[in-house]
Amino acid sequence: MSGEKIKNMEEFAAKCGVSRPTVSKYFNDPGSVRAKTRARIERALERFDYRPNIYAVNQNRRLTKNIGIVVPYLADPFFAEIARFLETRCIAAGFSPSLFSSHGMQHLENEILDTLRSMKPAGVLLAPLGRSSDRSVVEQFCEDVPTVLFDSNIEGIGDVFVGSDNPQFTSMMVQYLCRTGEPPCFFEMKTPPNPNARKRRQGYQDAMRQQGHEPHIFEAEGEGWALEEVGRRGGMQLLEKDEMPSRTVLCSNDRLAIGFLAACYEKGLRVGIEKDCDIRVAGLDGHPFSSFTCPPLTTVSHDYEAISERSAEALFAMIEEENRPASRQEKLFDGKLIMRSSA
Amino acid sequence: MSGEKIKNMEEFAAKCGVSRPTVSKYFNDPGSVRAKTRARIERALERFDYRPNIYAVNQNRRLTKNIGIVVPYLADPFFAEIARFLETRCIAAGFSPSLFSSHGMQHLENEILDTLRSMKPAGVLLAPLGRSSDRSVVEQFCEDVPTVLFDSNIEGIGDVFVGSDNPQFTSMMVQYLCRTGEPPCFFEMKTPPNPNARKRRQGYQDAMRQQGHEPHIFEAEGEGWALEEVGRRGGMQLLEKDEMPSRTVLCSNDRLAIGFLAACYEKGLRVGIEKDCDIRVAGLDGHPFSSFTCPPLTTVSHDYEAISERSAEALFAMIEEENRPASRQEKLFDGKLIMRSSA
DNA sequence: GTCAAAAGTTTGCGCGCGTAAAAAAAATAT
DNA sequence: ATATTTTTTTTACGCGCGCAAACTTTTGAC
Repeated sequence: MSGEKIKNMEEFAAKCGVSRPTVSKYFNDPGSVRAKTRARIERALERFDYRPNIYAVNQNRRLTKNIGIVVPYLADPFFAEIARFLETRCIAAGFSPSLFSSHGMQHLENEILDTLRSMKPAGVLLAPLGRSSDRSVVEQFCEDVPTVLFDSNIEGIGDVFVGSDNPQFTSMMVQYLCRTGEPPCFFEMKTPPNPNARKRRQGYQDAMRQQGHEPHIFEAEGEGWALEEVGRRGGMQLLEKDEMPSRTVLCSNDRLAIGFLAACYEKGLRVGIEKDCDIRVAGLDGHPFSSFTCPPLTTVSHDYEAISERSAEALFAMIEEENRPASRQEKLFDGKLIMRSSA
Repeated sequence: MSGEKIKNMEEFAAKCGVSRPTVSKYFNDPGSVRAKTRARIERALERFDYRPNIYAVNQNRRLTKNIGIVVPYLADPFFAEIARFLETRCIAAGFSPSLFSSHGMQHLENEILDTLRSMKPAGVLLAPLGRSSDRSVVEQFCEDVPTVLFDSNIEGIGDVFVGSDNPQFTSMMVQYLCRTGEPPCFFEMKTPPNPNARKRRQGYQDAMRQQGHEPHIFEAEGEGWALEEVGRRGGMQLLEKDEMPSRTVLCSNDRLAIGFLAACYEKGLRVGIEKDCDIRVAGLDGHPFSSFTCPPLTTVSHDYEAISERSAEALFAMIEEENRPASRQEKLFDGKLIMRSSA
């Protein structure tokens, strides 16, 4: 590596012994230049480590190679995990991902979309806030920029939606719980930040009735994304009232369940599937920490890899074809039942 | 909001009825134009919602308004939380933060620093991988770009380091554990990804000897950032051998402790400070989930806000003064003891 | 060796804005 | 009203590269 500093592509092209436009071609697609030329450039690249000015590049390209990744709440390991997958896929495909978190706030989501629009990205992978999204803003954005929605569906918005089949999640879990014990009651937030919650609740009700049982739903108070805390508080109230028709609780998601487990512990209840236990608790999501709770949490896990894989592929396809699908496409993945000792 | 699309600053300036350079001045500092002119521009801004092309802007500015935020592992809620603070501070100060995660991998950290360098950021807030960082790469980067290191210190690198006083953490916890029961043994990873671990271990040894006790250290096998799993596995081994000289365990960090708690549960041990418990377990970090473990985890918490606040302020100062501090500055914050029922 | 196709080069324009210098206009002071 | 300061406008150049058109060279097949 030489110490010399290369100012621009002109200078670098001179070092290579090729013309600037050829170097430009190389950076846009190394395969588009002859092998000998490529070798020359790459040898020079090792000696001088030059990188095209990203601002100059993006200013002139009709479409940048940027991809926006937006999640509603990055401090949730679930989204952190998905974001990691997506980032990796984008890089592998030769794009430059930019990661954003709305931190659960509408005005931040709006700002992010604004920033993103001005970045002229090739496409965007967006997990919207959902219930607290500004629908018209998201809608307008999706019209302007090729966008794949994931995790949270907003009906009619975006070209593609990729997510999990929430009714399948609850149905599978209800069946399992009934089969191995008693029918569960359902524990959820009264005003959940995520729209999947509604579908899970509906799925629970349907599954229960199908099995010939009466559904029972308990709603915890609380706003925002501090789901564990909401679960703990709500759990305490629920356990204190002691009017549960069933000693089996299906929580709307794992983070609520983690809070609920904390409440059970505080109340001195033994949680688990075994005979000598007081209560069974199950969650939904396959949260990264669900295997380290005490007891380990029985849950239905998202197919993280499939969701991120499919989201990325769908976006790449849209970008390559340079036009949006005629009709909105939805792809839902089944979850996998993970039986642990909590239920 | 008019439907008309503004192409560039020229057009927008025409709509305002002022010249383009004046509009440019406005965007660089709204206070630098006369009140009347500012009003004109802002009125037009409401009607046309124009935004300067970020690529064109950054190409010509000597220094961009971008700030890079790099963390070693975003799926760790600790870093997600810090990143959230930092992002907010940057935005409030008028900068554009870009968030990156090294995902625990050296080659990714190197790539990120490369990308960052080409973004010509005003400054960077960097929590390096630490033990697995490529020292020379990080060092070179810090020479090129104003950088504040946080969380993980790499001796002699960066203009400023902001972090926690690890010896104070362990010392405070050791004192507490001794005072309220028996002297703890120390549970850590044999090859921790984070350099803070070494200081904590040293702090443990010093504190124990100062209290007149012999330190006992147990090292769990395992590589990488799956700390809970390492803690669980190592915990199982430790508990099975049953050669612990003390029934009080201080874990090197909360994530290890969460894994250790899982191991205790699996072994049927009652964890807690109370008389009828089998074992006491404490952690270090104040992990966001530490209050939802069963039992809730006694720990020493980082002063998240102070660390992020100070990191951001230090960077902003460097940026404004346009020159680096003569000597490397270090600022360490004390942790806060959080007494819960696990120890 | 000839020739068409593929790859590379040259030339030159344009992107949208920062920025500097000089001139003009407006605000403030005298 | 005049002089002075501050603000704005005009003019002009440059940033680093994408991109297109026309031209030249190389490649590989016959």
